[in-house]
Amino acid sequence: MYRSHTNGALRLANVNEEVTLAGWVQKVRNKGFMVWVDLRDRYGITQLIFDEERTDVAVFEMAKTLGREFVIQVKGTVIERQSKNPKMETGDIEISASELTILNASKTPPFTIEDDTDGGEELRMKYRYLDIRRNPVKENLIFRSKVTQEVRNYLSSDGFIEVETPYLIKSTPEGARDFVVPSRMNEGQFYALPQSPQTFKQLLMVGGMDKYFQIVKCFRDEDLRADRQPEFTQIDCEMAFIEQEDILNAFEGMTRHLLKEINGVEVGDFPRMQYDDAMRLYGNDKPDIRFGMQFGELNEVTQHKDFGVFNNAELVVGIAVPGGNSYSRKEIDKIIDWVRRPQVGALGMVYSRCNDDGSFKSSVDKFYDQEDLAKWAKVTGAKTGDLICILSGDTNKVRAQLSALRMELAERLGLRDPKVFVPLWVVDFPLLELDEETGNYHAMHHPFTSPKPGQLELLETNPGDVKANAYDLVLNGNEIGGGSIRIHDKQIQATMLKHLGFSDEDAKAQFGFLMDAFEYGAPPHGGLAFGLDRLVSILGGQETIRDFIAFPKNNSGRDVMIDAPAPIDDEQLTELSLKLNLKS
RNA sequence: GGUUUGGUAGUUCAGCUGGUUAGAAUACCUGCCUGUCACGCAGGGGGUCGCGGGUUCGAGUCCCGUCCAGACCGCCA
Repeated sequence: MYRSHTNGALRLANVNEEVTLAGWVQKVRNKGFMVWVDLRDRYGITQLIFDEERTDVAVFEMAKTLGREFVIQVKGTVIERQSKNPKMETGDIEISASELTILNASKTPPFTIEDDTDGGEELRMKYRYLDIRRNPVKENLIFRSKVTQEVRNYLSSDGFIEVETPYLIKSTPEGARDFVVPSRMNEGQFYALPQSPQTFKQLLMVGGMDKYFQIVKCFRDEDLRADRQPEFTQIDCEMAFIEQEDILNAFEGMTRHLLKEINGVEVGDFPRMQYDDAMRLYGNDKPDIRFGMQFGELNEVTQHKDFGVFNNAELVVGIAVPGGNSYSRKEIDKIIDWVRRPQVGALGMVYSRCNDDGSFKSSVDKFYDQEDLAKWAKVTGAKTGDLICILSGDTNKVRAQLSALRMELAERLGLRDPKVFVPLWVVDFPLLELDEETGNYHAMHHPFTSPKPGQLELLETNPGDVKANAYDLVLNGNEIGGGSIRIHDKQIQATMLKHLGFSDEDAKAQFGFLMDAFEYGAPPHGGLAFGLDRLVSILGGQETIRDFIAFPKNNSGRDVMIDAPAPIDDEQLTELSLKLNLKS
């Protein structure tokens, strides 16, 4: 038996008990006549004491040789501390040690194992196993475990069946790049790792599972971000004999359950917003509606003056920044610099101050009088003391730019409180999206998404206007889930694939198995998938998902701890019938 | 693929318009210390300034290239 108690367990009530503890040395405080050792494990810290009077000489001397992160085992007696530490849960007691065993020595770790570590990101990733000893990372992993537990509890008790789907599947040309796995037994052929179990969960519906879920790894070979990993986890769900309304209700329930159980937050009915409205009012398909600053479109009230920039713009749109009139000229110039950064890409910004006396002062006073500016304030909802920020240009670009500015300013104004949770359904997404480079339409969600009833004909005439039975769940400006009602009719699926540019031959080769299945009694079905990593990090009130993943990859998709990816040797290549054709 | 910020002691960083022997904090080591808990005190060791080239009497500092890391854009059905 390595231990009788964990290091978070003992209290005053245990005084005089003989105990055995084991753990890591957090800190040695050697006072000469006395040595204290903070012994740490997942459960807490307990102080050990070795001293000249009570401790055996050999044990006392050994205690002086302990270093940080040594793994030790100690036998001793629980005693009441002479000077207590109210900041520690175990601060009333300590262990007067009688025996000490060094189970494993440790090199001095490259960074401090403390909540506020001195270690930088890269170092922490290289020594992730040390990083995980730190409370913040450890707590995040425990937090994640709690979330997945609640998900399983909720969905299981609602009749969902957890089914595993394969990881070695077939590459498809649509969407993200696939990670690819060569097959030794099938020369020259490759598996692909799933970007999502999409087709399998649909086949489970054809198979009569009725309600399916899976907490499952998915893989996309695309560039990464703070909230994007090449392998990530989805809560993947599908239901049969349902309509969109049923799905929204089911997963609104699950999300509400999580917010309550995990965060102690009660949320009422989730508001719903049309995709078109989200784009018009927030310039974004995942608006953060914890705060206002809605867009006001100003084309009508800015035209017919001599200001060419606005006259020639497809869209002139502004937001009212609460209290923004307090910004100095210098601060406003900084905001203008910010929107002109290449990452945002605005050419400039027009602003109007809403003075306390009700007057306005704009950067384009040459062109617009007080009456004009009053209209701007009305359209953007600006109040006295606000600052109206206006961008103009191509509709799609300007919306993206102003949306970025809205989020940035809200962040600066402290309007994005991570403790406040406001969910939102965004519904009626377009079915297709125009690829501006190729001029082709591709599925906005995926090619199995069904169009809204009666809109199939529009596919021929105005493909960009077709709306889909597709929906996203947004939490605090982040897309945490998305899904759709699927096509379950072979003919419609074939038509859809044709519109997406698949030849009959390609469609059969890529998705023949799915369309075959649709010929054997496929029920109406649909579903939704949550991004678990992102969901967990938002519920945990943090921006980056990395600290909720035990062993994450860095920006370039590398695992710096195990140093992957790595070359394989020639023997392996030969076995796989592969030859490298390196670009550099 | 692009924009941008950074790379200096084990670690986190400072190092100005180029100018003696590159600093601080912390960590580490040694000694002292009769109740520590961010212990304290005294002392000590520790540097290929990412790498390569260039400018210069002289480069951590300026220029070019390159590698690595972070953030963002493109991309992510």
